[in-house]
Amino acid sequence: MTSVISVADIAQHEGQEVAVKGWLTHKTGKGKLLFLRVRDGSGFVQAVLFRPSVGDEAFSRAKKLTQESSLILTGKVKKDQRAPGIPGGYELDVSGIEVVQIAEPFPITPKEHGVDFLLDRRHLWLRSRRQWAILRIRATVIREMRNWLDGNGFVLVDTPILTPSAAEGTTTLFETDFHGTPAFLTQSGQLYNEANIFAFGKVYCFGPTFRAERSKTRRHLQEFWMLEPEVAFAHLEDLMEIEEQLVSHVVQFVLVHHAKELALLERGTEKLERVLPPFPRLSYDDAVEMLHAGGFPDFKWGDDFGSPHETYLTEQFDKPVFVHHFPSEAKAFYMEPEPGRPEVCRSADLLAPEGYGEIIGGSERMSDPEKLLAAIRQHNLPEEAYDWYLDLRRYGSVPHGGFGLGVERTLAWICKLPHVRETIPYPRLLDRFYP
RNA sequence: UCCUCGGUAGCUCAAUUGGCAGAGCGACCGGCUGUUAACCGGUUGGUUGUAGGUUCGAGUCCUACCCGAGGAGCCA
Repeated sequence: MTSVISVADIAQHEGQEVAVKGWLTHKTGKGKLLFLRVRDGSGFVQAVLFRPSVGDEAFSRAKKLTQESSLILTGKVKKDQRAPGIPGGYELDVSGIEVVQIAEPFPITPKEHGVDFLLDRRHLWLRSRRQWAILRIRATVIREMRNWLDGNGFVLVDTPILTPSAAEGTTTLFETDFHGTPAFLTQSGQLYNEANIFAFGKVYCFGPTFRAERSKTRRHLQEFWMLEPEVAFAHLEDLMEIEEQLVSHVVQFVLVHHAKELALLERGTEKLERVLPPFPRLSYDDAVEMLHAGGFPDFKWGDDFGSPHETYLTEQFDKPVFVHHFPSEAKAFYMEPEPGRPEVCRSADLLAPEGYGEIIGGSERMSDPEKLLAAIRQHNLPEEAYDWYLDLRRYGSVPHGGFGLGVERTLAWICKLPHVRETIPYPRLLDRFYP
């Protein structure tokens, strides 16, 4: 009996009679020759049928196959330079063909399509090679971020998705109903992470995050995935070291293990190869000076960077760059002010190069209960909702901090995609959440 | 919420000053022993986003609305 193989492992089966179970992505022929390209989930392979070899009956059955028809092919694995596919270089010399289903006409053809058309058919679009490559890299990025943290003493501590209040009062929340009480989908697990470090020292949470912003840009999703580490006894400098180690590990791992996918995406690797610690550190003050010198003379100290500013700054470096010590006014209430200079806070964003901008936002947190209470009052936040948060500063408070890494933005950069919508299987965009 | 652009065949697009609604691809039929988004010949293709208006005549001009894209603000 012939064994079923994964196309990814085809090189290990040269000369063997094997079976491949999958779907037809492409069919082309030349008289008595028929080329079938088949996807099995692990890769893409070309199968060749020669009419005199397989017989007229099997040959005409194969000729009737439509795009996305499901089938089981048996045949001998042959090495051939001309064979396209992933990994490629090997093809299946078909001896038998079992048709599982003849597919109805598939709407997504190998030709060009518009974004609207494709997003309406995201459930089918996922089958295309490009999406396959991106989402495999996504799986690796998520796994390796977690592997790195798990291997460096961090404990995964899950934080709730249904929450009673905002972490930061500013952004828009998705509201839902918790048995008669208003509840909100989480925008961050940070506040809970801050509680968890007192039990576990170094923690992280990883999960979906919801932002009901009326944002329509290439960098925004209504639902995205965020990795949020938080560390006890950590200062801003410690956080930046963790961030550059983590990001470098993930990028270098992808370069080694997903060369085929990056090539398929036509993502050049030279710039990614430079992503190694240390990353340059740029103070907000210096960043403002760079902007003034670089064509943004009107930029006012105290403003947050807009998209063109971020793009300009990242273009000045060939690696991700930290911008630290932002004005306190522009940042969230819980960030620790710089001692002796309270107008800036101990915060740092990590900006990805090539115009991708912010992929990480982080800070050292206020650890003093009096200062934190004053900040909550100054921001007109409901004191009672933060009572448990203030507790954390009453029972063994320590300097601590953490950051949030946006998975989709990181992926868009690594894959060099023009928009984050392709980095998540089912993107939730403004006014679009089908399918 | 604001600014800009767009909606024509299944898909991607064209249509000159307001004057016969077209092409490529797909699909279907036929041909070809090495195709890489094959190629060659043939067939098939339309409520021009919706509702009004101007006009002898509207895909084209006007009004309102619907849908989408890019950007701003805000953020990861």
